[in-house]
Amino acid sequence: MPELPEVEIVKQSLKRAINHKKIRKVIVKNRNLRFKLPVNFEKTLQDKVISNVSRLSKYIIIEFKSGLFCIFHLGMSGTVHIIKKKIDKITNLSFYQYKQVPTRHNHIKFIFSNFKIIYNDPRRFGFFKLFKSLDELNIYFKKIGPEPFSKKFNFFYLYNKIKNKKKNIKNILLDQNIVAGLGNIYVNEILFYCKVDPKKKGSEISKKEIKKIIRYSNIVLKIAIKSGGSSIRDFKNANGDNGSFQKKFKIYGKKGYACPRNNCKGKIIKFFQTNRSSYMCQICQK
DNA sequence: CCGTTAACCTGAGAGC
DNA sequence: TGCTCTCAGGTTAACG
Repeated sequence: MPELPEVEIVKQSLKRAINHKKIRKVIVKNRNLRFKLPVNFEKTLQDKVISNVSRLSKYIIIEFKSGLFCIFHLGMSGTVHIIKKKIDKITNLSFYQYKQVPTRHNHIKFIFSNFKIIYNDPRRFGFFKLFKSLDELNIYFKKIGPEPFSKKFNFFYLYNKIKNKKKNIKNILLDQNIVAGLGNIYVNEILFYCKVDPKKKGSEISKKEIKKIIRYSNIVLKIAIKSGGSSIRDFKNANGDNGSFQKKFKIYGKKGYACPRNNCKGKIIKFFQTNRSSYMCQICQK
Protein backbone atom coordinates (compact mmCIF):
# COMPACT_ATOMS: atom_id res chain seq x y z
CA MET A 1 0.00 0.00 0.00
CA PRO A 2 2.31 2.73 1.11
CA GLU A 3 4.97 4.43 -0.96
CA LEU A 4 7.22 7.31 0.04
CA PRO A 5 4.47 9.95 0.45
CA GLU A 6 2.23 7.70 2.54
CA VAL A 7 5.12 6.60 4.76
CA GLU A 8 6.14 10.24 5.16
CA ILE A 9 2.60 11.14 6.26
CA VAL A 10 2.50 8.29 8.78
CA LYS A 11 5.90 9.36 10.08
CA GLN A 12 4.77 12.95 10.57
CA SER A 13 1.65 12.07 12.52
CA LEU A 14 3.46 9.40 14.52
CA LYS A 15 6.30 11.77 15.41
CA ARG A 16 3.90 14.37 16.73
CA ALA A 17 2.37 11.75 19.00
CA ILE A 18 5.34 9.80 20.35
CA ASN A 19 8.49 11.93 20.20
CA HIS A 20 10.09 12.31 23.66
CA LYS A 21 7.51 9.94 25.16
CA LYS A 22 8.14 6.72 27.01
CA ILE A 23 6.81 3.34 25.93
CA ARG A 24 5.27 1.80 29.02
CA LYS A 25 4.47 -1.60 27.60
CA VAL A 26 4.48 -3.55 24.34
CA ILE A 27 1.87 -6.23 23.70
CA VAL A 28 2.27 -8.58 20.73
CA LYS A 29 -0.67 -10.60 19.47
CA ASN A 30 0.93 -12.10 16.38
CA ARG A 31 4.70 -12.32 15.86
CA ASN A 32 4.40 -13.74 12.35
CA LEU A 33 4.90 -10.67 10.22
CA ARG A 34 7.07 -10.69 7.08
CA PHE A 35 9.94 -11.54 9.40
CA LYS A 36 9.21 -13.05 12.77
CA LEU A 37 9.35 -10.45 15.54
CA PRO A 38 12.45 -10.90 17.70
CA VAL A 39 11.77 -12.79 20.96
CA ASN A 40 13.11 -9.90 23.02
CA PHE A 41 11.05 -7.27 21.16
CA GLU A 42 8.64 -6.36 23.98
CA LYS A 43 11.26 -6.36 26.72
CA THR A 44 13.76 -4.36 24.69
CA LEU A 45 11.30 -1.54 24.02
CA GLN A 46 9.65 -1.37 27.43
CA ASP A 47 10.39 1.86 29.35
CA LYS A 48 12.45 3.28 26.47
CA VAL A 49 12.16 6.99 25.64
CA ILE A 50 11.86 8.07 21.99
CA SER A 51 14.29 10.76 20.88
CA ASN A 52 13.43 11.00 17.17
CA VAL A 53 11.15 9.60 14.46
CA SER A 54 12.32 9.74 10.85
CA ARG A 55 11.81 8.12 7.46
CA LEU A 56 14.21 6.53 5.02
CA SER A 57 12.79 5.16 1.78
CA LYS A 58 9.61 3.34 2.85
CA TYR A 59 10.91 2.67 6.35
CA ILE A 60 10.04 4.52 9.53
CA ILE A 61 12.91 4.80 12.00
CA ILE A 62 12.29 5.26 15.71
CA GLU A 63 15.34 6.36 17.62
CA PHE A 64 15.57 5.96 21.38
CA LYS A 65 17.47 7.98 23.95
CA SER A 66 19.43 4.88 24.83
CA GLY A 67 20.94 4.68 21.32
CA LEU A 68 18.65 1.84 20.23
CA PHE A 69 16.81 1.94 16.89
CA CYS A 70 13.53 0.31 15.93
CA ILE A 71 12.61 0.42 12.26
CA PHE A 72 9.47 -0.79 10.57
CA HIS A 73 8.07 -1.23 7.09
CA LEU A 74 4.34 -1.21 6.31
CA GLY A 75 4.52 -3.75 3.50
CA MET A 76 1.35 -3.65 1.40
CA SER A 77 -1.31 -3.32 4.05
CA GLY A 78 0.29 -2.05 7.27
CA THR A 79 -1.35 0.87 9.11
CA VAL A 80 -0.53 2.72 12.31
CA HIS A 81 -3.23 3.99 14.63
CA ILE A 82 -2.93 6.49 17.45
CA ILE A 83 -5.67 5.93 19.96
CA LYS A 84 -6.14 8.50 22.70
CA LYS A 85 -7.31 7.64 26.14
CA LYS A 86 -10.24 9.69 27.34
CA ILE A 87 -11.65 9.91 30.82
CA ASP A 88 -15.37 10.26 31.35
CA LYS A 89 -15.80 13.09 33.84
CA ILE A 90 -18.92 11.67 35.45
CA THR A 91 -18.05 8.01 35.82
CA ASN A 92 -14.27 8.62 35.97
CA LEU A 93 -13.78 5.60 33.72
CA SER A 94 -11.12 5.73 31.03
CA PHE A 95 -11.62 4.51 27.48
CA TYR A 96 -9.78 4.67 24.19
CA GLN A 97 -11.12 6.78 21.37
CA TYR A 98 -10.42 6.49 17.66
CA LYS A 99 -12.36 7.40 14.55
CA GLN A 100 -12.52 3.79 13.41
CA VAL A 101 -10.70 1.11 15.35
CA PRO A 102 -9.87 -1.92 13.21
CA THR A 103 -11.28 -5.07 14.73
CA ARG A 104 -8.91 -7.66 13.20
CA HIS A 105 -5.18 -7.92 12.51
CA ASN A 106 -4.05 -5.63 15.32
CA HIS A 107 -0.71 -7.38 15.80
CA ILE A 108 1.24 -5.03 18.06
CA LYS A 109 0.20 -2.52 20.72
CA PHE A 110 2.53 0.09 22.16
CA ILE A 111 1.10 1.46 25.38
CA PHE A 112 1.97 5.02 26.41
CA SER A 113 0.72 6.92 29.46
CA ASN A 114 -2.38 8.49 27.89
CA PHE A 115 -2.62 6.86 24.47
CA LYS A 116 -1.68 3.71 22.60
CA ILE A 117 -0.27 2.96 19.16
CA ILE A 118 -1.59 -0.03 17.23
CA TYR A 119 0.16 -1.68 14.32
CA ASN A 120 -2.44 -3.30 12.05
CA ASP A 121 -1.54 -5.37 8.99
CA PRO A 122 -3.97 -7.81 7.32
CA ARG A 123 -1.50 -9.27 4.84
CA ARG A 124 1.46 -9.23 7.24
CA PHE A 125 4.02 -8.15 4.65
CA GLY A 126 5.20 -5.46 7.04
CA PHE A 127 7.93 -6.01 9.63
CA PHE A 128 9.89 -4.55 12.54
CA LYS A 129 13.61 -4.76 13.23
CA LEU A 130 15.80 -3.63 16.11
CA PHE A 131 19.33 -2.26 15.85
CA LYS A 132 21.66 -1.66 18.75
CA SER A 133 23.57 1.20 17.14
CA LEU A 134 23.69 3.66 14.29
CA ASP A 135 26.42 1.56 12.67
CA GLU A 136 24.14 -1.48 12.59
CA LEU A 137 21.35 0.65 11.16
CA ASN A 138 23.60 2.05 8.44
CA ILE A 139 24.74 -1.43 7.43
CA TYR A 140 21.13 -2.44 6.98
CA PHE A 141 20.42 0.54 4.71
CA LYS A 142 23.74 0.41 2.88
CA LYS A 143 22.32 -0.75 -0.46
CA ILE A 144 19.32 1.58 -0.57
CA GLY A 145 19.54 4.21 -3.29
CA PRO A 146 19.32 7.97 -2.73
CA GLU A 147 16.10 9.66 -1.68
CA PRO A 148 14.38 11.30 -4.67
CA PHE A 149 14.67 14.72 -2.97
CA SER A 150 18.38 14.43 -2.24
CA LYS A 151 21.16 16.04 -4.27
CA LYS A 152 22.57 12.57 -4.85
CA PHE A 153 19.61 11.78 -7.11
CA ASN A 154 20.92 13.83 -10.02
CA PHE A 155 21.47 13.45 -13.74
CA PHE A 156 24.94 11.90 -13.55
CA TYR A 157 23.89 9.43 -10.93
CA LEU A 158 20.83 8.18 -12.79
CA TYR A 159 22.55 8.24 -16.17
CA ASN A 160 25.37 6.02 -14.92
CA LYS A 161 22.93 3.67 -13.20
CA ILE A 162 20.72 3.05 -16.23
CA LYS A 163 22.83 3.61 -19.34
CA ASN A 164 23.73 -0.08 -19.72
CA LYS A 165 20.52 -1.57 -18.38
CA LYS A 166 18.39 -3.91 -20.45
CA LYS A 167 15.64 -3.75 -17.86
CA ASN A 168 12.64 -1.53 -18.58
CA ILE A 169 12.57 1.92 -16.99
CA LYS A 170 9.51 1.13 -14.91
CA ASN A 171 11.20 -1.73 -13.11
CA ILE A 172 14.41 0.25 -12.81
CA LEU A 173 12.57 3.01 -10.95
CA LEU A 174 10.84 0.46 -8.71
CA ASP A 175 14.23 -0.89 -7.68
CA GLN A 176 14.86 0.54 -4.21
CA ASN A 177 18.61 0.23 -4.72
CA ILE A 178 18.43 2.71 -7.62
CA VAL A 179 16.17 5.29 -5.99
CA ALA A 180 14.46 5.05 -2.61
CA GLY A 181 10.75 5.20 -1.98
CA LEU A 182 9.07 4.99 -5.39
CA GLY A 183 6.34 2.39 -5.80
CA ASN A 184 3.87 1.27 -8.42
CA ILE A 185 1.50 4.24 -8.32
CA TYR A 186 4.09 6.99 -8.39
CA VAL A 187 6.31 5.37 -11.03
CA ASN A 188 3.28 5.08 -13.33
CA GLU A 189 2.35 8.70 -12.71
CA ILE A 190 5.89 10.04 -13.06
CA LEU A 191 6.48 8.29 -16.39
CA PHE A 192 3.22 9.71 -17.70
CA TYR A 193 4.31 13.26 -16.85
CA CYS A 194 7.67 12.56 -18.53
CA LYS A 195 5.93 11.14 -21.65
CA VAL A 196 8.15 8.05 -21.35
CA ASP A 197 6.98 4.56 -22.30
CA PRO A 198 7.38 2.32 -19.21
CA LYS A 199 8.52 -0.55 -21.48
CA LYS A 200 11.54 1.37 -22.71
CA LYS A 201 14.91 -0.08 -21.69
CA GLY A 202 17.20 1.87 -19.39
CA SER A 203 19.76 2.13 -22.17
CA GLU A 204 17.19 3.70 -24.49
CA ILE A 205 16.26 6.58 -22.17
CA SER A 206 17.58 9.87 -23.53
CA LYS A 207 19.49 12.40 -21.47
CA LYS A 208 16.57 14.78 -21.70
CA GLU A 209 14.25 12.08 -20.40
CA ILE A 210 16.56 11.32 -17.47
CA LYS A 211 16.37 14.96 -16.43
CA LYS A 212 12.58 14.88 -16.72
CA ILE A 213 12.37 11.73 -14.59
CA ILE A 214 14.32 13.42 -11.82
CA ARG A 215 12.29 16.62 -12.03
CA TYR A 216 8.88 14.92 -12.07
CA SER A 217 9.83 12.48 -9.31
CA ASN A 218 10.32 15.53 -7.12
CA ILE A 219 7.18 17.31 -8.27
CA VAL A 220 4.82 14.34 -8.05
CA LEU A 221 6.07 13.18 -4.66
CA LYS A 222 5.96 16.67 -3.19
CA ILE A 223 2.38 17.22 -4.27
CA ALA A 224 1.44 13.77 -3.01
CA ILE A 225 2.89 14.54 0.43
CA LYS A 226 1.11 17.88 0.46
CA SER A 227 -2.13 16.03 -0.36
CA GLY A 228 -1.65 13.68 2.59
CA GLY A 229 -0.74 10.70 0.36
CA SER A 230 -3.03 8.50 -1.73
CA SER A 231 -5.97 6.65 -0.17
CA ILE A 232 -7.20 4.14 -2.73
CA ARG A 233 -8.59 1.43 -0.55
CA ASP A 234 -7.65 1.92 3.03
CA PHE A 235 -4.67 4.18 3.53
CA LYS A 236 -5.07 6.55 6.46
CA ASN A 237 -2.53 8.51 8.41
CA ALA A 238 -1.96 7.63 12.06
CA ASN A 239 -4.82 9.92 13.10
CA GLY A 240 -7.32 8.17 10.84
CA ASP A 241 -7.49 10.80 8.09
CA ASN A 242 -7.56 9.99 4.38
CA GLY A 243 -5.14 11.43 1.84
CA SER A 244 -6.42 13.02 -1.35
CA PHE A 245 -3.73 12.49 -3.98
CA GLN A 246 -5.80 9.69 -5.56
CA LYS A 247 -8.06 12.47 -6.88
CA LYS A 248 -5.09 13.82 -8.81
CA PHE A 249 -4.10 10.54 -10.48
CA LYS A 250 -3.58 11.03 -14.20
CA ILE A 251 -3.41 7.38 -15.28
CA TYR A 252 -3.15 5.01 -12.32
CA GLY A 253 -6.31 2.88 -12.21
CA LYS A 254 -7.71 4.71 -15.25
CA LYS A 255 -7.85 1.94 -17.83
CA GLY A 256 -10.04 2.91 -20.82
CA TYR A 257 -10.15 6.60 -19.91
CA ALA A 258 -9.14 9.29 -22.39
CA CYS A 259 -5.60 10.59 -21.99
CA PRO A 260 -5.84 13.62 -19.67
CA ARG A 261 -3.31 15.54 -21.73
CA ASN A 262 -4.73 18.41 -23.77
CA ASN A 263 -4.89 17.70 -27.51
CA CYS A 264 -3.98 14.04 -27.07
CA LYS A 265 -6.55 11.65 -28.49
CA GLY A 266 -5.03 8.58 -26.79
CA LYS A 267 -6.66 6.13 -24.41
CA ILE A 268 -5.13 4.82 -21.20
CA ILE A 269 -4.25 1.14 -21.44
CA LYS A 270 -3.42 -1.30 -18.68
CA PHE A 271 -0.90 -4.12 -18.93
CA PHE A 272 1.48 -6.04 -16.68
CA GLN A 273 5.20 -5.72 -16.13
CA THR A 274 6.60 -8.45 -13.87
CA ASN A 275 3.20 -9.09 -12.34
CA ARG A 276 2.51 -5.46 -11.53
CA SER A 277 -0.03 -3.31 -13.30
CA SER A 278 1.23 -0.57 -15.58
CA TYR A 279 -0.81 2.19 -17.17
CA MET A 280 0.15 4.40 -20.07
CA CYS A 281 -1.13 6.50 -22.91
CA GLN A 282 -0.07 4.75 -26.11
CA ILE A 283 0.10 7.98 -28.02
CA CYS A 284 2.00 10.45 -25.87
CA GLN A 285 4.30 8.10 -23.94
CA LYS A 286 7.11 7.11 -26.27
C1' DC B 1 27.31 -9.70 -11.96
C1' DC B 2 22.15 -9.51 -14.36
C1' DG B 3 17.33 -10.52 -15.04
C1' DT B 4 13.16 -13.22 -14.06
C1' DT B 5 9.85 -15.76 -11.23
C1' DA B 6 7.60 -17.40 -7.31
C1' DA B 7 6.52 -16.78 -2.79
C1' DC B 8 4.92 -14.57 1.29
C1' DC B 9 -0.66 -13.29 3.09
C1' DT B 10 -5.73 -11.60 3.49
C1' DG B 11 -9.75 -9.33 1.68
C1' DA B 12 -12.48 -6.85 -1.74
C1' DG B 13 -14.87 -7.07 -5.81
C1' DA B 14 -16.26 -9.14 -10.22
C1' DG B 15 -18.56 -12.63 -12.60
C1' DC B 16 -21.38 -16.56 -12.66
C1' DT C 1 -26.46 -15.49 -1.14
C1' DG C 2 -22.50 -18.00 -2.29
C1' DC C 3 -18.81 -19.85 -4.83
C1' DT C 4 -14.46 -19.10 -7.51
C1' DC C 5 -11.29 -16.23 -9.52
C1' DT C 6 -8.34 -12.11 -9.96
C1' DC C 7 -6.12 -8.42 -8.13
C1' DA C 8 -3.93 -5.15 -4.56
C1' DG C 9 0.17 0.63 -2.67
C1' DG C 10 6.15 -4.42 -1.51
C1' DT C 11 10.12 -7.14 -0.98
C1' DT C 12 13.32 -10.94 -1.56
C1' DA C 13 14.99 -15.81 -1.96
C1' DA C 14 16.01 -18.81 -5.49
C1' DC C 15 16.99 -19.79 -9.93
C1' DG C 16 19.21 -19.76 -14.82
